[in-house]
Amino acid sequence: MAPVAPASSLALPRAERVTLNGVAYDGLKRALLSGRLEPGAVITLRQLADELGTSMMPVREAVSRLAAEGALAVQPNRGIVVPALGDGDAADLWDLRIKLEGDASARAARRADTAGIERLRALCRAVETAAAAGDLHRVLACNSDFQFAVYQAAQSPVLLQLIETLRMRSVPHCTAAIRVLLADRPPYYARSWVNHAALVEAIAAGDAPAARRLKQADLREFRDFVDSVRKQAS
Amino acid sequence: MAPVAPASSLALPRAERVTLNGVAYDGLKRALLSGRLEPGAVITLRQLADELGTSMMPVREAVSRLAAEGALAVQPNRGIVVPALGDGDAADLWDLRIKLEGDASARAARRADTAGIERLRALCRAVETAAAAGDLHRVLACNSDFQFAVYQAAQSPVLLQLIETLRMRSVPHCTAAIRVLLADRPPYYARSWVNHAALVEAIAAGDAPAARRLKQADLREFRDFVDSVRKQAS
DNA sequence: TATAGTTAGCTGTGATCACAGATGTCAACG
DNA sequence: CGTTGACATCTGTGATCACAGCTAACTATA
Repeated sequence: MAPVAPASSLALPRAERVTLNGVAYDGLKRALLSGRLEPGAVITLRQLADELGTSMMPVREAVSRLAAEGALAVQPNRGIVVPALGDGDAADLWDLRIKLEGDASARAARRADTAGIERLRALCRAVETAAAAGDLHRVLACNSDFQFAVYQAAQSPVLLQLIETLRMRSVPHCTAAIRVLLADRPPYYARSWVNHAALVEAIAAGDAPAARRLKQADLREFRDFVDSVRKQAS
Repeated sequence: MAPVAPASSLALPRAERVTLNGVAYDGLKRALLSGRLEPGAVITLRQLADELGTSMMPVREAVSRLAAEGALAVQPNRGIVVPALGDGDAADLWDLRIKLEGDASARAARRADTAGIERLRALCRAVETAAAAGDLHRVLACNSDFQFAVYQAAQSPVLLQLIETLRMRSVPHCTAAIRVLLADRPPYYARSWVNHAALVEAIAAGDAPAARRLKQADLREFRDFVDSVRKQAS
């Protein structure tokens, strides 16, 4: 027993050690989720290791982890590649994303606390101001943050992890369409930002069915846009 | 160009190289899915490496992969542990399992081919004969094979992978209850096998809603059994 | 005897080296 | 000129070694 009472119990946050392995994993994960890696892009363990300034070892484990989740594919003696999705896999991914991200939105409406809702409102405003300024790159970044904030508000780590896994596989499949979005600025997509505001209000009001419906409609619209761009390109 | 036509195109199955890394991964995965590893069990990289007769390296990557999926947890200098689920995570896992495994069952009813249905019937009979013989260990093994055969019949690799991930985290949480099942043989669980037959018939008939309903009822029953055993133990 | 300080033995993490296999280049041969 | 062969190069895979950190047992002290 300590002779004195623990100094206000301190509540120190676990002091989690940073590991190069984890740094490499997070970096690759962010690159995938933000659309910086396109399907077919080949990368190399040694190249990534040089980029991080470490040896090949931490990168290996990070790549192995991503490969286990299907986000990357290692080809025995030919490098690491971001897998291109077949039509079947792409459809499956969209179906599951629509289902699970809809679930997460509905769940957020049921379980979000006031801090989470405030955070959502702030991120929603950030998206709107970026859109007003015409900075589409920042719109996309804030938009991604906003969406994950919704899923975090659902307070289900398991569900959040599944959504991240699905997105890591799905986002590269959408990069070509996003590039078209940045270049041509089709008029339809401006509506998406007002959809976000409606989603936030549904969550704040605790209206789970509306939150699910709004998120799923948004996702289906985006899916159709991606598919139309891909069809046009082929 | 080859001087002769490719001999009936061969369709060689990619000649996939076996890698010690993959062997270790599959072994650990099977151990988790079959319930041979319980929460709190600590294992060691060197111990696993000795068991496989290899160096520590392949085991490291396999463990990293499982850790990325949440099936194992590495503690910096204290070994690898099968994580014990908190109440919240356990409830989340059950909800997602009920949802996704129900989806997969419904999808199997829609997309199963005759070969898949025949395989399901055979595995269902295998469960019944094992149950008639009183060999509960074999019942559990055949039961697991049967369930995964259903999910494979859904013909969605993405969905199958998600279900495997969820199960790897969920099964260790159920081992204590399964041990009770093997020892006490409570009467209720005999009904589960006839439920299986009904599920197969629903799939064969293409009745997706019925397939979903049967699978979800089965899972909820099992969840309640596991929870009752855990509550009784504490 | 009880407690604090120390040390020895584990652990995972990271680096470095060695190796088999696939690829693409280039020269020699038809 | 077209084809085939060998070779240099680069890939991931696996092994071995070195190291920092945490545990737990042990010892010396009050």
